[in-house]
Amino acid sequence: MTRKEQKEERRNAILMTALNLFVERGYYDTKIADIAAAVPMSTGLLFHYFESKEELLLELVKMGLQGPGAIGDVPGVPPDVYLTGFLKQIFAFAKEQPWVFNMFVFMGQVRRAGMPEEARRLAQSVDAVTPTVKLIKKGQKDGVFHKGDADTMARCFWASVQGIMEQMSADKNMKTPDPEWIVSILK
Amino acid sequence: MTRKEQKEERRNAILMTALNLFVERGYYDTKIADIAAAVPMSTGLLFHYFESKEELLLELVKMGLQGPGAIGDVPGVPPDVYLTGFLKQIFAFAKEQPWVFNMFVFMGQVRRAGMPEEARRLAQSVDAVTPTVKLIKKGQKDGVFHKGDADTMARCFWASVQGIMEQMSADKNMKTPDPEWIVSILK
DNA sequence: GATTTCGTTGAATTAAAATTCAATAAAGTG
DNA sequence: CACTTTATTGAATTTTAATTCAACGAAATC
Repeated sequence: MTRKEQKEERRNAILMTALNLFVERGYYDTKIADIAAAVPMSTGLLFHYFESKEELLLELVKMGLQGPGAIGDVPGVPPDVYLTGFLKQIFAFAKEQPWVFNMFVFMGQVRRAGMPEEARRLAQSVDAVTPTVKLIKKGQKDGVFHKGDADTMARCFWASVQGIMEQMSADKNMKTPDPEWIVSILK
Repeated sequence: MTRKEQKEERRNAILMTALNLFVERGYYDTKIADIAAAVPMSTGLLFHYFESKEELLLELVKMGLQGPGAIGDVPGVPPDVYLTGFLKQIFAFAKEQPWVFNMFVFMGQVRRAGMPEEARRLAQSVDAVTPTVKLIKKGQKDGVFHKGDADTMARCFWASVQGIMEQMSADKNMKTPDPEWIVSILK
């Protein structure tokens, strides 16, 4: 069984390496040879672990799909406090668990452009907007959030978060912003 | 002279077509053949107008460099009002002058990853952060903006704007957000 | 109207990168 | 220890898309 575990670990090493490179340089600028060299292993060997570059990408997207994507209403916690806490945690991951942070950034990138169509479709199958809309409406009823179309506000909020995380990811010496600033988009 | 003007116009048509496609699908997913077909013209002819795909990209970046990138302190106008106005204008462009809007989104994309190195360097040579930092400091002194590291706030603000514009660009049925929401990141 | 120059096309070429493959080493199994 | 299976490499092949090119029609020039 050590053999199988070994293989799993190697697969994982490849995935993590690829995730890093994809986030750093983008999918197309990352060559299979680059990933292999970074793992490190020979280019050919990588195909022993993954069918193709696209399968590798899809595998990453599937991992991302399972992540902590669950935004939800937690009874008793005010919506603004909840969202602030959520962001605080993600930002903390930037240092402690870079892969979680990278995955978050990565998923956002995949949803937009510049990746094979199938990956995009898959990534778009998670929906953070609907639950956020509910949360925003609740916040509006409670008076903690301002008036406005909750759907637009939700998209705007996440787009903003995505933009900021991409910035943090690209610009390593940017300090972590205060989650309150971002949540105040809704206040 | 009509000959030369004709050529200029054709060149411009190619640039605008490419800009659209680059923003929509990304640089690498946009094939020279796609651009040519969309103009429309034959693939070969495109090389009569541009040396290479990269030259075409660089040309677009150069255009973007000249755009309305000038963020500045306008005496008498409070910083928050100024930034709100700026955003209002950009959002208005989304409908009236889609190319201005696309260009804005495009420049942001180029600055990050997934494009040839030289394009990135060129795009990064514009600096919206420094003038914004000044504006933010002024706003802090006047008490219209909250406390905090002005540099981080500026990066955060623009990253947020970039994220929202990319979202609007990808998701055509998203309504235009209220510029006030975004500026409130700083309040 | 002859001649040169420019615009145009689509097929041929080239270049880059993904993918396959034959060969070998290492590890597991009896 | 023989034997089978898996890991590994680097070179050969294939694929894809950029780029070049030879040929031709149209516009400008003389």
